[in-house]
Amino acid sequence: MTDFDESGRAAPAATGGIAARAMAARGTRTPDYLAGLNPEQRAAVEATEGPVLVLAGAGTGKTRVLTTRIAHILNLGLAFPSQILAVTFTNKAAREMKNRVGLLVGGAVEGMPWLGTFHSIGVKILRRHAELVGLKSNFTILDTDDQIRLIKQLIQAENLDDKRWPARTFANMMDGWKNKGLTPKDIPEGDARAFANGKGRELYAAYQARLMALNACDFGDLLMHPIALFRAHPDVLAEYHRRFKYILVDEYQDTNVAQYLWLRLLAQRPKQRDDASGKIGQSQALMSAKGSDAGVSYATVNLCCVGDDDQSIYGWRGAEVDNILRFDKDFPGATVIRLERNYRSTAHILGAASHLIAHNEDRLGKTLFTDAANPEDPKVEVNAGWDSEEEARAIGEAIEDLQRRENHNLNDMAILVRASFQMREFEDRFVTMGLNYRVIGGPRFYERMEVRDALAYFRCVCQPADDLAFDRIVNTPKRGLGDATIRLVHDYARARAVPLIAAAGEMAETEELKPKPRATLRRVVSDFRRWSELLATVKHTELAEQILEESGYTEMWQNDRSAEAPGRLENLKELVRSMEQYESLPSFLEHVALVMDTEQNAEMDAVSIMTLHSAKGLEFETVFLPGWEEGLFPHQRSLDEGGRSGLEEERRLAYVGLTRGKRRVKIWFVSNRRIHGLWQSTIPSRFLDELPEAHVEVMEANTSYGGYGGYGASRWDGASAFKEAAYTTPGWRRAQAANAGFTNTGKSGRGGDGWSGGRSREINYGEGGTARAGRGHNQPPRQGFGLYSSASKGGPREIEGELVAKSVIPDASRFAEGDRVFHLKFGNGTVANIEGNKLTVDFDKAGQKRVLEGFVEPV
DNA sequence: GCCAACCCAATTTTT
DNA sequence: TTGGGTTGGC
Repeated sequence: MTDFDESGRAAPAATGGIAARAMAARGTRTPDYLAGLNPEQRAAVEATEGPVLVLAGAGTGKTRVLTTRIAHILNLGLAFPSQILAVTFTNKAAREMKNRVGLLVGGAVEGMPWLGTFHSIGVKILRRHAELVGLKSNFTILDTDDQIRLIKQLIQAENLDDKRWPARTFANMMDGWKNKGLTPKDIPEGDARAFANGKGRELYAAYQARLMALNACDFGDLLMHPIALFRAHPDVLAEYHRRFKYILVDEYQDTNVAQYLWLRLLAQRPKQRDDASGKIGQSQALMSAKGSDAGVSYATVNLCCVGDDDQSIYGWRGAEVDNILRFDKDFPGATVIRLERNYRSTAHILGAASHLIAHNEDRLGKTLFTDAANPEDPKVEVNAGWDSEEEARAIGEAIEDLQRRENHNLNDMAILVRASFQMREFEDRFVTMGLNYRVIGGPRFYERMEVRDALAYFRCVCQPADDLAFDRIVNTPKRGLGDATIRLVHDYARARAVPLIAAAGEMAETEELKPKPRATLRRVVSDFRRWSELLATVKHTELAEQILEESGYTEMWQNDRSAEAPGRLENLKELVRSMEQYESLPSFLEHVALVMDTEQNAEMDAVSIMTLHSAKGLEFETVFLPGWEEGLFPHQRSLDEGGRSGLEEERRLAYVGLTRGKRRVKIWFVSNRRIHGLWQSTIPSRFLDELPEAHVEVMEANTSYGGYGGYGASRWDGASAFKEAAYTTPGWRRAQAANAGFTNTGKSGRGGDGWSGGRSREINYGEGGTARAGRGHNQPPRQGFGLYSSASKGGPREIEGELVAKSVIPDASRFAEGDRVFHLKFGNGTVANIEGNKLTVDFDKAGQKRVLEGFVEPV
């Protein structure tokens, strides 16, 4: 492309090192790394010049193409590693890409400073030019929590009712604006009016002003500021134009408008140097811009976007499928390459998924295929159940069965749910069964209260102007500094335009406060001062411990007798431990907001339970898809709020779910589900009707569970026998009937007939049943989140590696009857009985439970 | 200033 | 049913 030569002058060949090696490799025969690619993949790798869109269906080797492409560019010596911009959405994806490129090109990845998430690259750019947007380069990055607290303050400062106008709502609105790349002056009048009696715009502006004063950014700003920077400073933009010779984008279907604008500024360059880049200003103009506007013609640098419109499932958080649908209009002359050859799933799974997704209208259209069709492959199963308890039980049994018959690893199985409340039922059931599971998702490590508190302490020490952090912990642990005192400090600080901590320091010397709070405040301030001084001399991990210790924060949790406290202390330890790899407290803090997530515990063999959203990008031998019922999936809210496009996004979610399975997919729906504590009858999801019968087997309801050995091989073999009967099986009919009227003929599966006859929609199971297990307890054991699970790390690991129900080794237990134990979910208790690795424990608060040994700790 | 009794709402989630 | 957040009493 033309302007490429104009700006890119540093020829890689000029220097030694990697590039030299790459140069040397040039001209040899087909490099190894290309050999294993299919023709389409290879085309995508080799089309290095100009705009390229790779439509990569599920399981078609998307990441491979991306990484090989980078390797190819380096290998041909087309660019230095530092001249390639490669963006992903998540840190995980960035990490994986880095690893995989590393495998291909060796140490050269280390020289790829511009491989990262949109946000981390945004930070990098911003730190270099912070002063141009009014920040200092050591700005703080606020997360959602900080953001909300800040907004709340602003709302209150405006004398608005913060209940009528919740900060969270406004944070979401603002998020939406920032996702669209809108500054306060850009937001539509209607939006501005929608909040706080028309004060939306003012609030947004006030919020931004406040962030500037705090020298802080929120996540949205990490995109917004660079966009503003590029627009206002064409020279800076030109510098990046010169730098980036190749741009690669992963998961393009998930980009929002701001990310699109950002990319476009970087990718699209004026053909003539006429400072027109400054004019690429107004987002609206840009949105509709073709290859040229306002008399300036643009050329696109070598931009390669990879994505799959059928897997766009983040519309609700601002992703614009339209970006990918419009690619060839945005970037004229784009090469579009489709990857449709699937290497993951069976023909049945692909058939089912393709047929389903074909019901969507807004799509570019691709059809996955595989060469590896095998008559032995099981069809996609549809199972009916009575209620969600039965669903959990039956899936649990199916899992055990696969394990027993096929030596199936638990690690290769996953249960993918639509909404996280569905997880609990499975957790309860699996705890009872003694089946290892791991929950993926949920609150992240750095979002945990104790971690955030600790970080707030560190922030105060490193950045004494960090008012939000100070605010957070000034009275944590409780020191007797209540609202009244804090408000005085705030007023004082505002009046003199000094940070809170400075204000507190000064006030501690005046008569404005009562003696008690004054003394406390003085103590707090001097603590921070002291810690700040130690920053230079004491090793940061030690200082961190010292801070947590001396502030009384650790003690606070030690004195807390709730079941979560030990886990929290463990998390604090882990936090300090994770600081090791950073040089100092400030450098740790710099990384923490963006990059910190903890690796899950992969050693244990366990079934994964997660939402469909978090399953994107993963694959499993066997996938269970429970809860295919109208209202839940598709979710009622998507339907209500999103209309047809909402439904289409739900359908894509179903598509994502199906395509996670490599060999087996087992779908479930039930007739009764408890929602918000009430039993409601439900009808099967419309998506079930959208599956092609040829690839689906509807299971006989009564045989897929029942507790006596389950279904035999004949069920699989005799699949054709059921073909005609599809959708007319008892389970199906029963479910339909349950919807229409009320049939009590269904086997309840739990021996109870706890609901009476005909009209009530509520079915209340009074007593009995197994679901008691988890009731009344808030935090299920979230195995796999590093830190929570570490609470059970003390015990022998191997125990968790097998299905405990089968491994009855009476003497193997670390416990004896009468031992006191602690369980993350149930708290403290006494061992009443031991059966292999399963313990029966009388919990002090939760009553008697059967639990896995691996889940409890000796006290 | 702190704690316990109410009230309300209730997908999906990354950075 | 659950959890978070607010209110009102001590």
